[in-house]
Amino acid sequence: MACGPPRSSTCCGARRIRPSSIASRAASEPADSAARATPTCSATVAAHGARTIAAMTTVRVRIAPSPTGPLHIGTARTALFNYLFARHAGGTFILRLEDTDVARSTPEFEEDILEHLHWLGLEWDEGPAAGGLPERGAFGPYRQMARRDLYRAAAEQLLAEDRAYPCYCTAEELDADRKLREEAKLPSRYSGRCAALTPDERAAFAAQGRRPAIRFRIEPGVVAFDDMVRGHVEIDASALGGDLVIVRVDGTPLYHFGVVVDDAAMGITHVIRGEDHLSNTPKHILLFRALRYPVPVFAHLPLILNADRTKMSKRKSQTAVKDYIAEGFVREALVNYLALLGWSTGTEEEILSLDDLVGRFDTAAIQKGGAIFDRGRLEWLNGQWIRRLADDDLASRLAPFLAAEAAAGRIDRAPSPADIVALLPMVRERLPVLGAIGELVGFLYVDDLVPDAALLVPKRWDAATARAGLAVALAAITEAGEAGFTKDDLEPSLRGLADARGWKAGDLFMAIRVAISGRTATPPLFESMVALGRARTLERLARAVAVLAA
RNA sequence: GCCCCCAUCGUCUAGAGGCCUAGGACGCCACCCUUUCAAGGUGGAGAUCAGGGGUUCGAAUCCCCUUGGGGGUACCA
Repeated sequence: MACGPPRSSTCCGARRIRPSSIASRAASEPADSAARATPTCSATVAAHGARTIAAMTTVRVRIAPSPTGPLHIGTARTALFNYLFARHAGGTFILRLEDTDVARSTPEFEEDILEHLHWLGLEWDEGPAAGGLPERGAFGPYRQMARRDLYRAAAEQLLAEDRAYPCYCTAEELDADRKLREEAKLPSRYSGRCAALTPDERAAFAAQGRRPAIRFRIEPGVVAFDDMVRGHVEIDASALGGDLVIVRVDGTPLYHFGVVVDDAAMGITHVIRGEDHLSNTPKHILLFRALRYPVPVFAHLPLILNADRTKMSKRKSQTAVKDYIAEGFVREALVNYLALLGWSTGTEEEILSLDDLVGRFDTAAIQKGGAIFDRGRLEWLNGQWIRRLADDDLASRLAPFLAAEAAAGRIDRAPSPADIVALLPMVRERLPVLGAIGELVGFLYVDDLVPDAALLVPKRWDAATARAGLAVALAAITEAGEAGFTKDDLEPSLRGLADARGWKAGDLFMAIRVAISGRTATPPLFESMVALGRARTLERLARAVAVLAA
């Protein structure tokens, strides 16, 4: 990450802050000072003066998914950006599971997330035990539910310093408060009912058997920070909704609390996440400060949007990575597409591998506005990547889709690996997704094919002509024998047949195409016939003649 | 409601005050290639840079306002 043009930012008035310089500040400065959260022009000096420090400070970033659903396209994109940032900087990419929503978290979702991040090639340097592999990293455990002691200690510290207090309000009371403020058209905010309870009052609640949640005191003031994507952001603490619950009655931490305790404990230097967290960032900064932790640098990524420009959701879009995999999108295309959603190289390159992306990644070029997920463009990229894969690689990726076709009964048998490789020249350019393979070549692997009589008759022909055409083709192929049954012999022979009778070759070919495949759109005809085999080709031609005779 | 963020072809984007008559890609249309379908090639339509004010000799680019959109506002993450 060199200083200076073309893509590095300036300091004062710049919307982008050099990540490495801030990294050194965040990681090396002791807690406290408001200046830490609001780097100003003095950062220029720090930035240049601290280059050696910045160079020595290892970037540590994380992806912190919540196992409350399968891996989401948005989570994958955030993971990718963190991965690219870490790898580009020679830093560490960490995976942490935020499983404190006990009601919605499941081991199955956890597995889905891990498996598919791995599938995308986003290997983490530190993370939980998974898939039979042991936990990696010196900052574990990497599951929040296994880190409860840390949250408890942090909460106790805040309690002891009166930065937080026990709150005995019930859900009903809170709901009633909320409703009241809503009706009065007031901004929602905690009433502060428990903020100034005396020890006696607390004891009284406890005696009633009421157990408290813990609330963090939001002190008045303006919280400011310099976002790597958005520049300087200021939010008045009065807009934060009042004192914040950080620990539930059941003792589990809430997101805003766990994320801060863990990011600090894990030495996270840069928090790269979706823009949906931007408004909550002041809460995190206030907690970092109250706990005397260094504040990391933030980068809020633009959201991925549904077609109607709302935040991409399961309701309106296909969001599970596994569903894209099931359709036959390849990892290279998904990674390539996701990287270019909200970021660009500044060049006209479009086809980029994960390694290419690592080399070119630069947070200064991250887009600020949200981006609609464009499936058409993804498909185009997928086709590009499919065309670039090596034969064996593509064949082995295709195999499961063919096996699935067989399992579903759409074909009677799946081709061997060698057969699939042989198919490649005629299918490679016809696959927007791997899952299209069944439609494309399925006719080669069905035993009983009866073509539709109407399809057998080309537009310019009538049924009698079609029948005659197929019959002469059948005769010619029979006569040519096994030796003449090659792509190069078949074409001139059949073309000659058509010419001799004054038919358009294309019409004859179409009739044959439908006869052998049942379809009007197929891979190239003569290659298809060879793939089908002479015996079955003849059999199907005979069958078609019979169909037209009926 | 309140707070925050955002704004260049339908979509993803290039653009760092003169290289902009706004470039590329996807999609769309036409033509070429061609046995169908693709792929590929060539060309085309498509953005008064959301609108209005400034600043400047000069603004897509800087500032302000308006409008529009989005996000946040939980004992969800």
